[in-house]
Amino acid sequence: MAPASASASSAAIELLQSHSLTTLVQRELERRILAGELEPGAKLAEEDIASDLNVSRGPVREAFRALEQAGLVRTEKNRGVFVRQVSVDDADEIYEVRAGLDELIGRLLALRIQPAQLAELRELLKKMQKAARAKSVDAYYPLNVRFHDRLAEFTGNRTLVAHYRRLVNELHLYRRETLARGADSFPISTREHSEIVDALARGESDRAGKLMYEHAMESRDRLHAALEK
Amino acid sequence: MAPASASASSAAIELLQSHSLTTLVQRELERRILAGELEPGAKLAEEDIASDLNVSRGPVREAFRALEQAGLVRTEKNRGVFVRQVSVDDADEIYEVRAGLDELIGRLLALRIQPAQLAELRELLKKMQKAARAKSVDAYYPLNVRFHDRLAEFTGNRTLVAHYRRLVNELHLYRRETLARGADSFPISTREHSEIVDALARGESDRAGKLMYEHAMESRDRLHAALEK
DNA sequence: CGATTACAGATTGTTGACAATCTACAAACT
DNA sequence: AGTTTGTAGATTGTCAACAATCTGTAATCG
Repeated sequence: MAPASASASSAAIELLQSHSLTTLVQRELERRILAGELEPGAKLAEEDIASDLNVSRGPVREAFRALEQAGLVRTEKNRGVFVRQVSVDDADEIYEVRAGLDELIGRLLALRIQPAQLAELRELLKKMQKAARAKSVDAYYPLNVRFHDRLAEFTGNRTLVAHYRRLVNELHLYRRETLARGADSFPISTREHSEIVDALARGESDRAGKLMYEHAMESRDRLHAALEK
Repeated sequence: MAPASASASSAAIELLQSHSLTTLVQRELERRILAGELEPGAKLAEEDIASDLNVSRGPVREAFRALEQAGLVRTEKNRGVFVRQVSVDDADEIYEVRAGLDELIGRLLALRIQPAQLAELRELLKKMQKAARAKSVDAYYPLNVRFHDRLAEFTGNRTLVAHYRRLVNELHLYRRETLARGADSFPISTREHSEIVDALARGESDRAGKLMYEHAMESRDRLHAALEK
């Protein structure tokens, strides 16, 4: 068998071996929640989802338990499961923890970052500046998410990445809820991003950490300020 | 109906309303894993657990999905679920994140701590010093866990507490695995604990954070050193 | 005699059915 | 008329059976 075909079928085998229906349902629901197709507070009826995805209720219920533990849904016994609603107070808590992790990311990364990684970050910065000049929030937002996600990944600490992503997901839920109320400000943080990358490049551990902590707290303040309006 | 009886039955109602079999199975398995009754790497057979707890396989499988997301078990499709094994590298990652959260806890708490909370911490310190003088690890260890857990709780940030506890649970799993290999050192950290409480009492935010960060990293080094032997 | 294949038993993945609970609407009562 | 009670429908919680996959053993082949 040709190598290409061999790797393709081995990928298919891998898929079947690792992905149960529960996993696929979980992933799809997570996608729909984060994409906003399922809004905060929306009820997830087992039967509806099961028939929609052409599976029985068992895998759906198992996916619910995983999503609950991941903080994306809330379960009321005998009532159903609902997309989690993140209150302002909840968001404050989450931002506080995220700022702590961001500081850690900055400190660790300044000691470990590789030239190729720095290049990728600078590449992202360019695209973000371009989107900022064009005042295109739709282009800027995903780049910003990616920028911060790469920072976390570059630490090489998978535990850190997992905890960081969970917080970002929960905040995404908050943003999703406030978005409906028309409150959203354009993030004018390209300057801060550049300073962070510069500190990382110079290996200034404490400074990079401090910059990232402050950046996270300011992004919290910006969202709150936007809500006041 | 008498108040006492009323509150007792309302508690029973509360229990039935909030706790499904899945929840109870999840809690029991978590207890057994953290207590070491189920050792890292041990296989959890659905049928065995189901018949042991007098429930069917459904709730057991749902509990598995929650425990998996909580990082306590690992699932291999068509093979079964196993108590998670935390490697030295994993533990290093976890300690790194925990140190970051501990620093955050110290910084936040120094700004918010209440007199009654300080009193409770000092009370715990006394008991720990007594256990240390008696060289009783069995008495010291749970007090140490409780001390740090209370520090997290006193921040009033439930998100922070949740993430902190998850890390502690995972480290508990690591400790459990190394324990079998006879490597464990007596924690001689009463001095550091006192300094932390003093910094909190004086409201020295940055110093409390730094002390807690270093305390976490040293406790990592202690465990590693014990493993070398 | 060692390696491979075929089979049987056991375990997990999935499904559909039954029991318990909740929700909504209508009838009865004050 | 408004409130309460009762009932029917729908939804969730639990269970048991079926299908698919894996593991270990024995028979077969080189």
